[in-house]
Amino acid sequence: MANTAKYDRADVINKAMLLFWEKGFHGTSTRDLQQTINLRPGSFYAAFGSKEQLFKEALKCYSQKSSDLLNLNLAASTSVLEGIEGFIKAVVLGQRDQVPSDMCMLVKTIGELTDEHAELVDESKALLQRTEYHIRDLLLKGQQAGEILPEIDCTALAQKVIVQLMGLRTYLRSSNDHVSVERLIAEIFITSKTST
Amino acid sequence: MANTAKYDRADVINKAMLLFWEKGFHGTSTRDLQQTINLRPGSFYAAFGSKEQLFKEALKCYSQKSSDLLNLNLAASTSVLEGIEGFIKAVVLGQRDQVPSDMCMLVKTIGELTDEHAELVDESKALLQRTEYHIRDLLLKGQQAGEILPEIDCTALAQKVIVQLMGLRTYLRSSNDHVSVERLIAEIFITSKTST
DNA sequence: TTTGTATTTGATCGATTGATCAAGTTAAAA
DNA sequence: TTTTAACTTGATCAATCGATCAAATACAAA
Repeated sequence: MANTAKYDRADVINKAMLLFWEKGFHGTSTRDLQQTINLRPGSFYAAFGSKEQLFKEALKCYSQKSSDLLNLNLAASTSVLEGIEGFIKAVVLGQRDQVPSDMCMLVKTIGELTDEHAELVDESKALLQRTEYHIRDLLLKGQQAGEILPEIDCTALAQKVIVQLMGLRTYLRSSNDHVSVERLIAEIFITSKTST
Repeated sequence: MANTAKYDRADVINKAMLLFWEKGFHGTSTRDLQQTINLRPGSFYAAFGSKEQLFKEALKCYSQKSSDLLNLNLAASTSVLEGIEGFIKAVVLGQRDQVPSDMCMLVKTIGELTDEHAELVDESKALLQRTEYHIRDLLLKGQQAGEILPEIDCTALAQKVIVQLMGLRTYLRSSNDHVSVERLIAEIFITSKTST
């Protein structure tokens, strides 16, 4: 052993994530990053190897935060469906000034990057799929609890939820029409809910 | 008068549009562009002024092509609803190898760029809104023709169509699941159609 | 054919990019 | 306290960025 790093790795990755989320991969320079996370080039490259590797860590960090938010909403709700709908509202409508972009960072990434950065695109796709499976499993649990009509295909419903999340966040960024988006969120589960 | 330009401006913009659509604004260098459209820097900047101005022309070109495709589908259909659904299928599922990206260029642009290029973001938003209004007017026409239930709010339905287009194209890029996407397209108008 | 001007060309500008590295600094282990 | 290896720092690298410009070229008008 010898000297020990002065920075908090998790904190640094979180700050980098916020900057990447706002400005995208190409729109963020390594100097931007180094200034934001307060690391000189030597420390930066010793810690992360390359801009691309740090971006990959940022993607994982983003997805983890999203998963945390889902779990938070589930814990605060009495039913699975209410929890998922709370999560959707929080992600699409909430925290407008605490977050650097309306749009999903994973969506922004698969939109921005090409095969030239296949590893980052594939990682984003994988994290999106994991979210879809997570929601599908929750919907199945809700269906077993009698919240969702038994004839509903929860795999298909989970896909619909992901499509809505992608579409609504993008639409809000484009139109800034919160009222309409709120109405469209309320419609998502309307035909799947059991009458209570 | 003197010398006359050797290139076809519309053709050049179209080629630039395809490259921008594939690689994004920051991912496309002026050298990429100049090689693709076969123009040396002098001609390039004389014709378009800047990378940003050419991108703006590319956005308009993209939107025009999209509008043309909608009109094509309307002309080939016996009803408005069938025309719009054909357009959605063509945009989301069709022409996979004739087009540089699954995703909408306007969506990619508002996702990639920030206030630093506000003019391009605003242009993309405006073109998206124009498309939404175009579809709303078509839906109203269809409603008057008895294709759509009279209690349906066509403004809201047009919003839903745009959200679905954004979401489904992004979802297809992420999952490559054509079968599920086709099913989700079929569901869009299911509760609005009159029974025929 | 000559003239005048718009266009084309390739070299080049200064700035910025992602990344490297040697020298200096720090703190745990001996 | 000394040693030693990890970390920090700032200068700097080659490559590429968007953009400019003077010289060469080409064509319509006279």
